Amino acid sequence: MQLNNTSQYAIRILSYIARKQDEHLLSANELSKILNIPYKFLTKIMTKLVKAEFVESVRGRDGGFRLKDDAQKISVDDVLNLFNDSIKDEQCLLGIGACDTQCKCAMHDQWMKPKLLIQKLFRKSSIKDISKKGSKI
Amino acid sequence: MQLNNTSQYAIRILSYIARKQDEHLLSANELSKILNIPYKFLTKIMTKLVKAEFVESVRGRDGGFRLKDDAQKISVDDVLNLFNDSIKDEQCLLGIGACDTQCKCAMHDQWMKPKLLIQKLFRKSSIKDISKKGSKI
DNA sequence: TATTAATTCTACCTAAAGGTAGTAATTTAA
DNA sequence: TTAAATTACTACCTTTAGGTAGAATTAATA
Repeated sequence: MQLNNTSQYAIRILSYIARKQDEHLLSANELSKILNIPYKFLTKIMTKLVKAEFVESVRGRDGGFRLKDDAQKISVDDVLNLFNDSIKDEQCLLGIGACDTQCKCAMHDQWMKPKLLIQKLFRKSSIKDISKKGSKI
Repeated sequence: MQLNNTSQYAIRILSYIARKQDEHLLSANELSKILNIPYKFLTKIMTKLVKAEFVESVRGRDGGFRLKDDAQKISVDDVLNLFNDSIKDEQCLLGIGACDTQCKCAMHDQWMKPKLLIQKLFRKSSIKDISKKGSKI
């Protein structure tokens, strides 16, 4: 019951870029070292973030990454979606197909409240919100 | 962001046994067919449930499984723990080691509320609670 | 223009989750 | 006492997540 490794990395990467990008472009090398993410795995994730247009890349010497849009416009949920890690509306805690009010699994009712809270949290939290200083990276 | 397959199966199995066990012992064959869980995988899970003393088994012809203790005494969280799928107190949403009030990840504060709700849900829900009729199995 | 520091691409490797196969052991009942 | 129905055990297979390697491409600058 937790986020997968890749989406954890992705959120931390975007959050760090949002925090630092006014100072300079962020290279894969810097991101890898500071965030303690294996370099080659990080570049793989960066490629996905570029293709999804969350970040844009500048190639060549002195290149690096920056956010494509305003950090306020990217939600945590957007990122989780890219890595198939978002909580879908029809998600059933016990994995028995689609749960709804008519036909529910044994934990449907109790699960609704935390599920909605989490969905809301992910949807309302922007990369900007979580990039504020003063927290671990 | 969801329970792993094995713990979903385990909860459904225990819940079904709790619902039916007064009628007869439940064989792996019946459980597999009704719950739509691959037979060989199910027997593997049953072995763990037996070793963890959630259920006891009767071998030989006409054998099967029944709960070892009162279904009220087994919580969903107990089951999740067996399959390393419970949410630990120190669990950090972004996977940066231990998060606490002194040294937090960027989502620590917002994550606390849903996390506590889920922990409470898992800890307070007994197998008996979720075995009541009228829901999908 | 050559060097260097960067991203990108393709392909592969490893570990863990999920699932399968075959056989041994146990018990009941015909 | 033997056949059938059951759980238990050991070993393996498959898929996916996580991670690595190496070479190609790009662009700044000396």
